[in-house]
Amino acid sequence: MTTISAFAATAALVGEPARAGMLAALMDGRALTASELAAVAGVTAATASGHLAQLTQAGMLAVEKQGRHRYHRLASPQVAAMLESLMAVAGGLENGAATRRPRVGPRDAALRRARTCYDHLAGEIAVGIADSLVASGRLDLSDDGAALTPDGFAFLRGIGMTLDPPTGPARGRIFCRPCLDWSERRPHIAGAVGAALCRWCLDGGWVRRMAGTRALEVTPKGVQELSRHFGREL
Amino acid sequence: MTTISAFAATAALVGEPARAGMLAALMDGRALTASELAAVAGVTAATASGHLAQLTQAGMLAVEKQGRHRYHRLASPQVAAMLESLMAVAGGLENGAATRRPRVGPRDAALRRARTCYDHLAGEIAVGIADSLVASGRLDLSDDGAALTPDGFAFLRGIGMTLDPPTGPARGRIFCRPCLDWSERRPHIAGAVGAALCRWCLDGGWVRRMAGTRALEVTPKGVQELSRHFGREL
DNA sequence: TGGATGCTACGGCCGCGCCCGAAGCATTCC
DNA sequence: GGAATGCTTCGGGCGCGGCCGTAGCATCCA
Repeated sequence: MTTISAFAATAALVGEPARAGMLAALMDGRALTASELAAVAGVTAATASGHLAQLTQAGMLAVEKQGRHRYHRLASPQVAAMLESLMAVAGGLENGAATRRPRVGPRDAALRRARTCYDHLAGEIAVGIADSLVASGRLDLSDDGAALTPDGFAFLRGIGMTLDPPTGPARGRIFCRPCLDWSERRPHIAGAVGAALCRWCLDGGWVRRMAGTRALEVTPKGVQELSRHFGREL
Repeated sequence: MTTISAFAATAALVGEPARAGMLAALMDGRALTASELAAVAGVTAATASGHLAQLTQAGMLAVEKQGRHRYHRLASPQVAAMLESLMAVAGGLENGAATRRPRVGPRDAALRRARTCYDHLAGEIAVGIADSLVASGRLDLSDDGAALTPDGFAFLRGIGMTLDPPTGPARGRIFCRPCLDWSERRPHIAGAVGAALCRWCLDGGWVRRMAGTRALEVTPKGVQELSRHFGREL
């Protein structure tokens, strides 16, 4: 059956350390040049070029040429979601029974604290925000789905977030997607609401991207603002 | 970074034709013996045994030994969701711009019509049911999430489906998960509601599993019942 | 108790695909 | 114009990992 070979080919494309490294690096949602990706993957430009061609041809990456640079980014949220679910399964194993304690370097600590996950937030911070919204009746959350209550919608708008009103048949609610946090093993908020939340944090200067990693740094102002809106346990 | 290598290893495990074939076969949610899996993958028992050991060790499969047989099944809905998202991405490419028409064998036609997708229904039938529920205001559906309305909950119970009442903070609604149908390229219903729907169809005898494939056959009685409840375009 | 059958462990073969260096094209800067 | 930078294509080397046959261990059926 032809569909199975496409299935295997897709997974194989991701299951190669160099390519996996590139894809993981692109999971922060930004576009990177071929040379930057070569560096993160630890291969030469020649090798990276081949890998990037394959990923692009397979429709996982989109390329934009700008001068003598070529910027590569994930082709769609769908691809990001696929990578995310792979990470969740991979993370599950690692924390599983038989395996040894995960490495705990300083960089890993920052990653567990706060990071981007494609277009939304992840890590302790993100899980904490979701918990706070659930506790105050502003978010409904289950394994299968999540939605802002009308209350939650008003609240997030009130603190300055840009959110489109709910459209279509889902009147009164605005759906978002739960995303299993691979370090916390509990869901945080993804989808349109998650993306808006992330933009709000970055635009307001509550968090800042750290160089060379997906980790985020929470600014002093951010600590203040976030604990004001979402409770002090952040 | 250690988490990247786990990520790549997980994908690599899936990205090998024989293992991919086994996993795809298990996507119908049932448990199969090692020999059956060897057959579907087209390898000898010895080879299959090695693959199955790897998948089990990685936590993707759960094994249950019964007499001299060993039954293998997907370890969790999370693993199924991961495979599903890979299929969605793989399917997207295949229907993509540059590629040639997908193979249209008789078996593929049956698969497109109706099949199981882990624990729920997929194919034209499943997409049609979802459309019908949305049109009658019984289901809210978006890219980010889905939920039965109170109306929809009552309706499905009314036609004999077994559904747990909504729990937790999501009062009045019961979440389900949208799942992108790889043949129709539109969402159908997954999650707890999808599983209940699938059980209802099987238990009532509206659909029947076909031997050696994930395809489902709609019985004459099923045609009648389904079009009565969900409209004649099914 | 002997002989099926289902599955697993071991050894050796072989091929796919990753990797790099070098050379070639495009673009930008001086 | 020439030189530097970013990226791609080509050819050849080599190692990892899948495959099978055989042998060995469990389990079930006479």
